[in-house]
Amino acid sequence: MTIERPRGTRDFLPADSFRRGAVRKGMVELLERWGYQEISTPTFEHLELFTIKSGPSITEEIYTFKDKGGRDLALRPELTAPVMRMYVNELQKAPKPLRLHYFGNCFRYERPQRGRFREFWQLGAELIGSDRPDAEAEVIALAGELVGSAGVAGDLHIGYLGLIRSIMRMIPAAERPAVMKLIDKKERGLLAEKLQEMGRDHLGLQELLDLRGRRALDRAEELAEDLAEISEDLPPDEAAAGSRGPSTTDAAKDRSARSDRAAPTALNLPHFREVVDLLGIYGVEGTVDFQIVRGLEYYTGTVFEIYASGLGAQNQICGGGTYQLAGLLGGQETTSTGFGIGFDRIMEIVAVDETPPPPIAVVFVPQVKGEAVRVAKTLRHRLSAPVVLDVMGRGLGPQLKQASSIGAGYVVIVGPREVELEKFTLREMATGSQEALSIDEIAEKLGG
RNA sequence: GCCGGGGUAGGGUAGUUGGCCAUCCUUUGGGACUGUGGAUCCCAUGACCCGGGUUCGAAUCCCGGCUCCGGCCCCA
Repeated sequence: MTIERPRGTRDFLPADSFRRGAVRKGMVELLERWGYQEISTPTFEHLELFTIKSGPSITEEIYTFKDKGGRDLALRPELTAPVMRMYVNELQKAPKPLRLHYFGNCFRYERPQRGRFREFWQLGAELIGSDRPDAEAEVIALAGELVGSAGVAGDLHIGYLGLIRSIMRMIPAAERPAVMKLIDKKERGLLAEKLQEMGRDHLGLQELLDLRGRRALDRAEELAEDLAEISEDLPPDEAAAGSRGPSTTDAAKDRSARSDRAAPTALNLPHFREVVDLLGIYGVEGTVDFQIVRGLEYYTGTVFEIYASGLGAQNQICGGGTYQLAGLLGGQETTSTGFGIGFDRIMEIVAVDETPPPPIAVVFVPQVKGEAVRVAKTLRHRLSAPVVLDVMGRGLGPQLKQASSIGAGYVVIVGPREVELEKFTLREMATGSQEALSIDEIAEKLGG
């Protein structure tokens, strides 16, 4: 009996790790070039951090435990909350704006399926301290470039919650979670029925959801004006003050509970229009899409998602938006824009042709082992390629065989003759050609 | 939590009307070959997901569990 990996976790073999490292490195370089600085937070946090952000029912989907001191802790299920916790704890007085990026493993207790694991990696960035369109456009453009830099064709959708929330104020509070869910699920038929049932099918909601692209903004502005007129004869607090009614799921309960402390969402379409205009200047292609809802209430307006094909049911590779979370976590409120990228999903569709550099093997005749160790030491110091030495007690022939099977490009042969002459034999494995060179000449020839 | 399809050496597989030491390829270690690799040959290591049941006898049939793959729910 062997011990298996826990469900939903993965092992990464050398080739996997190399690919992941190469892709991550490319993304980090880009983030740094945009002025974002890397941070790290703990793998586990107080459970409360996540229940404050996402509601108590989140506990069912995360790994929680009590430590020996009786503290309720949780393996982080995402990184935005920890990053904002760090901000509140130690960076509130840092000069704004703050540009941060991060990469880390996260844990969720869910049924594994394609693109979904119990341990997964998230790469993301947060721009903290600005509520201006400039900040939002920068972050969205950055997300788009990151995905593109990995060679992934992403489909960027940008949404704005302001208008939809204004419409929601015209809908009885008890019905809002259900309506939002239908929007999110893109259940247009059911949504139409629901709105008719409530006598709210004149609000323009359905038309709004179908709007796409350039003209969407003009039409959205008209809808907003119509809405202002309608709202005069439909008291918005009609139902908001009333009882909430039975919610069907815990998630819905959380959602309606959280709406009490919803971030104020002013209906500010010119703001959103500027974000879209700036993105055009950044050269990032995206689709205006008012269907993007991203359930949580701490989002203040602009939200976005990036999808990719070839991933099966879990096709979202990036999600983000502008939010206010510092206040919830006990700090002074500030506005941030950020996103998270599902690194594992990127890895499933990315094409990486980079491979590790071929190693150089120092092969030797046993009686001059000491000299071989010295040669290897010198070469490791001078070259960036891996340099390996036999540790199996093999003879010269088997060592060459081994060098061949690990894909060595060159072999440096060290024997009594070479030691005598202070010239070692450099053998190119592909051709079998050999030449006698000093250690300096070898280092130089191999790119030292 | 739900639905469907799978689990035989490290990887890929044969074998299911129950029946002799579970097949082959590859990988790994050793040898032929203690100063020159890739070929070839020989030897060795290594598996029926776990637990019950039926049976004289189970990789094979039955039940339960675990797990992988795809989907649903959920998706911060």
